[in-house]
Amino acid sequence: MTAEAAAAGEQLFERFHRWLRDRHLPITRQRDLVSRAVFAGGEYRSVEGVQRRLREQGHRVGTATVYRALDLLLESGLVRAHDFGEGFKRFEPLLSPGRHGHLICARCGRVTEFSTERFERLLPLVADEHDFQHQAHQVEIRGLCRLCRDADAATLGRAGRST
Amino acid sequence: MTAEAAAAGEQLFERFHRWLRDRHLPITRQRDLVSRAVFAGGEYRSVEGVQRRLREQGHRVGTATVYRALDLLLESGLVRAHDFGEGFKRFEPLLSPGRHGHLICARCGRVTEFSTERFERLLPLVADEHDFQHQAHQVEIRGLCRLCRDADAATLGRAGRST
DNA sequence: TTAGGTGCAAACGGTTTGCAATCGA
DNA sequence: TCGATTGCAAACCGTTTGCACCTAA
Repeated sequence: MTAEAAAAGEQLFERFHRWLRDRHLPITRQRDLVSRAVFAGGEYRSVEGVQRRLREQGHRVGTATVYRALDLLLESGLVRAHDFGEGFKRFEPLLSPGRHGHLICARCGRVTEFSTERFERLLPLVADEHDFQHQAHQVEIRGLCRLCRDADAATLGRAGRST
Repeated sequence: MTAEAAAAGEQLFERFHRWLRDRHLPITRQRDLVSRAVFAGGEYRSVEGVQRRLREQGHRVGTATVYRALDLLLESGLVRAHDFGEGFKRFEPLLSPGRHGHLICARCGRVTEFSTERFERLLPLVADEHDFQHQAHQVEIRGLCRLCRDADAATLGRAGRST
């Protein structure tokens, strides 16, 4: 799984290189670093998270530069932005666009992916019915993850009261 | 339709009153005004939009108070917050929670509702499969609305070039 | 050589907070 | 009366921008 994730990240990195080259945009040290940080699996990183990771690796990239590199990544379609209600955005590497949705725990904020295979046919159809040309979609479910539910149950058992 | 919308708004307003009373929270002039402004049909208002509407009606409510009233409305479950990528949030009156999704035009930002009836059974199931307790969900489709598509086509016809 | 990128610091804009005055129940 | 709310202004914080300097091609 880790090897797979690394390979996927590497593939995205190369696709980004190609995308830059195709439009004669300079390939800079900073763009390499930021894209690698975003493509490195494990989590959807925030701007601050990208900078933290790079700092840990001994690299220094200015905040504005991170934002500008992310703009390019978004434009290339290799990355998608999310607002999970934390007050900042997180960026998701997009191996295959729009193949999954997100389960978001209302209590702890943990985000889990789920397959949206069952919806992939339906959503473009819905767009069509409303005279929209479908480009992308996003499916989110909010609820309580197992851990938070268990924690709640424990609290209830002890105090006999919810709030 | 307008009469219906007004009736719906009135019902939400009364539900909010009851919700406040039930938890012994003061019913203030400001809470009445803000909730009515949000519940008034037609559009999903932003904080600034709420204030503008109230100002037009000759009322003055502080910004912080609008935010605090909206927090209560969200907590009551009668209102849902959206981030359509405009840099601020919009607030949607929730007559019946989670019965529709949103089509968002990638070009002009127009938001259209669509029925999510076809998904209502499926999504709680998906949550269950991932050990989540389903609370709510949100389905969004991004694409081009009819008008923007036509405008694009016209431009292409004239200039013969896309960007 | 040079168009474009970078980093800094200041500006921005939506949202939150501290606090004295005020209000609903 | 009294705890909660309000409004103002300042603080916050993620993001954007202006500009002098640097760098990929």
